[in-house]
Amino acid sequence: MGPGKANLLEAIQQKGSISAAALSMGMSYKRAWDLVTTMNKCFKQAVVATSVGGGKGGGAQVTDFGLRVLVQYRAIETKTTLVLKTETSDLLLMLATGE
Amino acid sequence: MGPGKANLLEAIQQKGSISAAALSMGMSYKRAWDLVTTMNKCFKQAVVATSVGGGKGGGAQVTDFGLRVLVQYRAIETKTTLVLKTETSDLLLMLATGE
DNA sequence: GCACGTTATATTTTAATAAATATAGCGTGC
DNA sequence: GCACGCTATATTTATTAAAATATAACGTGC
Repeated sequence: MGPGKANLLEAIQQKGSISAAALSMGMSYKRAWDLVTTMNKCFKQAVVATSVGGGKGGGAQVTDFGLRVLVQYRAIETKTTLVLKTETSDLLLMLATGE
Repeated sequence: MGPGKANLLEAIQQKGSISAAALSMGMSYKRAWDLVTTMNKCFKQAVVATSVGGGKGGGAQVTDFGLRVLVQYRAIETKTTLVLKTETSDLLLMLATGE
């Protein structure tokens, strides 16, 4: 789980399909699909539910469980980046790029 | 900068040469040397000083500056892993591996 | 001046990752 | 029943990263 997967989850939630989400992120459908299946495997429950066929060809939705995962991830992201920002200032001064 | 480079710095400090440090870490000399030059480039000052030739063929030492970088890195590492540990418990429960 | 162990660098192979392409299958609505 | 848009999967190709191999250069001590 990283920023890429989190963003993908949000895009799927917004677009209602894996392919539309992938397109909006400039990502190949296959890559998005791989990421989704990886997530569904890694977590106890599926984070994305897909349906095939039908009027609109099918689609994908973020499950309630997936939404909880996403919320948790964003919370952790916020807190850890905050800590990193405050703690790395000394080291950043030592980097050549920080001149 | 990551755990690998930090460990390498410590090994160099301990062994007095890049090759001995690499050997002790089960790493190729070239890889270790690449990591060292990368670090020396990235930081404002060199973190490792090398000498070629001489009685023992040469050697490498972690500079005072390098030591300061190492200390800072370890401090950040300790604090951030602590935060991560306390903050990820909810998400870990959602992973399939945590069953 | 030659042997030694190390740094320093280039070259080649191999492995892993990502990207691109192609195609099969599905179910609703018309 | 067939067209549509999407999921699902396989196959191939590029790109990138890592590993392995080879070799040059260096300076002290003997």
